[in-house]
Amino acid sequence: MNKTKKRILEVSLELFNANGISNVSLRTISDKMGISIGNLTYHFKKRDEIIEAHYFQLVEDYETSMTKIKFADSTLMVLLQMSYLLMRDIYRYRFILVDLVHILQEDTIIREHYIELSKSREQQFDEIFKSLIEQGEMRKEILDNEYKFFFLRLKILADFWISSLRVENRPLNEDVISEYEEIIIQSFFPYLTDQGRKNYLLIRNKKLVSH
Amino acid sequence: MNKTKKRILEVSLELFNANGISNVSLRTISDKMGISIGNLTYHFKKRDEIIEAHYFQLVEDYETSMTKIKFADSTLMVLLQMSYLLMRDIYRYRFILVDLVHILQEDTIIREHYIELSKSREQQFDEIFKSLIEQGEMRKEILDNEYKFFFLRLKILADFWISSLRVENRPLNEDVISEYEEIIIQSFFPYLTDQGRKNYLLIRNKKLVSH
DNA sequence: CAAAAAATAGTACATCTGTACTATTTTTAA
DNA sequence: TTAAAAATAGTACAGATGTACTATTTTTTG
Repeated sequence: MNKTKKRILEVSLELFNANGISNVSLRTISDKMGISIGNLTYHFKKRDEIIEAHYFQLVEDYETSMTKIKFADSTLMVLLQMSYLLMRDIYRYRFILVDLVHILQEDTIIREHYIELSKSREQQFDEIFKSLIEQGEMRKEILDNEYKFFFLRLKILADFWISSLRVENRPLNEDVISEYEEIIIQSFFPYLTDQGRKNYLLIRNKKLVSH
Repeated sequence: MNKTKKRILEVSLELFNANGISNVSLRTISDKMGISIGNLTYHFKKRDEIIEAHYFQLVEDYETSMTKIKFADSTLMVLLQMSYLLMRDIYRYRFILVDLVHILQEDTIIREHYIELSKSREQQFDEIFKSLIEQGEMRKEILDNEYKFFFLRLKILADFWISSLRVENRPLNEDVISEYEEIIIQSFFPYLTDQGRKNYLLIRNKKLVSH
């Protein structure tokens, strides 16, 4: 990719994250870069293309993250690693999540990809839950749709924890992300068996040491 | 309140909910009403005033709803009633929740009120949790901050379930709200004691009959 | 009824935005 | 070295938006 094009993505990401998508015009970006608006639109014919580029970069980053997961006997361990990595990737492109509703409403390309992504993630979690139950780390369902609904709650949390931070007027830094990681991860705890809870505490304590 | 002013609120609420706050200009509203833009701005000097009016109407509606709660022996029963009523009120002003981040960012009056509201709601839940534990409906905390974090998750769910529906491209109707009510309410279940679970099932089944 | 107040209409303005278009400069390739 | 391609700058345009302002009409009040 062209050097200027790369720089446009760098600068626009910074501005979008800092000020929100609707407060950053093409001129905001070109001014900050010290280039002309004509040059900017030469590299990105449409404003949406910039946002799409960021979205697909996030998707790619997350896929790369997934390859770095250390597979362990404990499915719970895998799950917690996934959550950790996803939250970090999301944080880097946080403007997307803050404006998710608008972006999906206005950009067909992103919308269609996101819908497919959601479907496959639901299937993925379905298998993880099965595996957790088989391994005796998670208890069986008691209520109707209990784990289907649990997944939907997890999805809301994953999609909107960033927006919630904005709403709470809290600063966005590494400490806060760690706190929210803990907040979301604790969702799993009450569904775990005694063995699962033992593993959970083991993993969480290990993590406390490793970073 | 003036008749025209009332009508402005009615029509703008309908348009905001249907098309999203950013897709509804003052002219969209006045055109739909068949009045002039000058007349519109006579009643609301600033666009923000319209949004503020809706916000405080939601707050008022919810307070009215709260007075209708039937207090019972079971704190859980009270809690589930509160959730039900809150979700219905929110639904009526759903555009506020869909654009919560932007609204709070741009409107100081709403932001300050929302912050206070959040604080008092946290205290309220703190007491409810205590009461639930005392009454033997909810188990004691096992993890650090377990119920503080549980509350924060509930808050994210309450603030963004509407946005999530938009993101999932699902229609907004009574059935979907009932489904999401179930999804959110199920959060409580794994924290309940045997007695609490018994009450939970009792209450949920009763509700199935009563509406 | 007449004066005052409230409500309504219409217009104008300044600003912002994405993007299309042209001209010029710089880089690449043959 | 020279023609072609890529990159950059600058300008212009059309549309939308909130809001300020004035003039007119309607309603209220004394």
